[in-house]
Amino acid sequence: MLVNFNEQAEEMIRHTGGRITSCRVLVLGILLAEKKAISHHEIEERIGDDQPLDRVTLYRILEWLSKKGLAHKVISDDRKWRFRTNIYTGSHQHAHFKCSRCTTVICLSDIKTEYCWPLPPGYRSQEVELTVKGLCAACA
Amino acid sequence: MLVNFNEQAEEMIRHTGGRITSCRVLVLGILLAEKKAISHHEIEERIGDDQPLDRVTLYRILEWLSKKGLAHKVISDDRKWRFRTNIYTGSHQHAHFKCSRCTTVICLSDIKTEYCWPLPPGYRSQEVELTVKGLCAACA
DNA sequence: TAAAAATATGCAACAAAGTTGCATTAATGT
DNA sequence: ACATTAATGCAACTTTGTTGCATATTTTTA
Ligand SMILES: [Mn+2]
Ligand SMILES: [Mn+2]
Ligand SMILES: [Zn+2]
Ligand SMILES: [Zn+2]
Repeated sequence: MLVNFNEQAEEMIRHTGGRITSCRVLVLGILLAEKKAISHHEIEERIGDDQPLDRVTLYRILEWLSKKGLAHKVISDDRKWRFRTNIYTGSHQHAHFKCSRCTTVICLSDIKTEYCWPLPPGYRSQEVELTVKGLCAACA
Repeated sequence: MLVNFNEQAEEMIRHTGGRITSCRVLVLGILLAEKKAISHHEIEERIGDDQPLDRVTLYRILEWLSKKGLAHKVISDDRKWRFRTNIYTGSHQHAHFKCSRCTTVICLSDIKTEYCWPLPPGYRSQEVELTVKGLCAACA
């Protein structure tokens, strides 16, 4: 199963025209295997000690995946970035949910945030961040 | 004018039953004089060197003001907390706007976030964070 | 109004998350 | 296989926020 994710990751990376490196395949493979948005730290946990990957490299890979549209970054109140592959959510803007007990973050792909919010005169909207916080099904 | 803010600050603090200290009055006075949410760093700037105030004390005062309902914390994508007094916005949940050029953050008191967002089965909402990002009137 | 009690403040040291510069290594095109 | 280009690893750093504890300030009480 993980092999399939890695093959898929490799194919996705190839499609961008960027270099196919073992680190990128590893990280994107991990993201593809997840149903939720995961943090830098969680990715490191899943990597384990077999294939050590420098913190900085991981930051750069995640940044690169975001830039290429293969993943997106989710910002949260705990000052941790989380990442989720775009293949399930599309790249449109959507809301997120964060469980205040287990800190799980999921994409609420159905809640699109492109709605035109009323702003003071002269203000222009570019992007919207909407996070619902509460308890997930497992914690409620 | 600043004197008035300080008097008002003192009165607000007295009303909570907490101790009226010069540090608390100073910080709340600064918040009262602001039309936007300001960061820890911005508060320190406004204090200047006359009345030095320890970083840690400032953190604790802002936390205390929030707990007492005199101010609220605004979370943002730059990992900085910003604070705004509650007297203009009320303490209800509302959206915020962050200018992506000058980083100004304002409260959008008219946009209440208590709307019942559709969540997956079993999920429960407690709090909603909604930030519109774009250009403010001065930067647009 | 002076001492006692309760609470706030300052300082030092720390922690977590992310950034930068640069030398080394690996991937790709020829 | 070699040259070129881009990715990686490492060390040092920055920013933002936290913790523990001694000292100072408020408030209460006598
Ligand atoms: Mn998402
Ligand atoms: Mn606000
Ligand atoms: Zn949960
Ligand atoms: Zn602006």
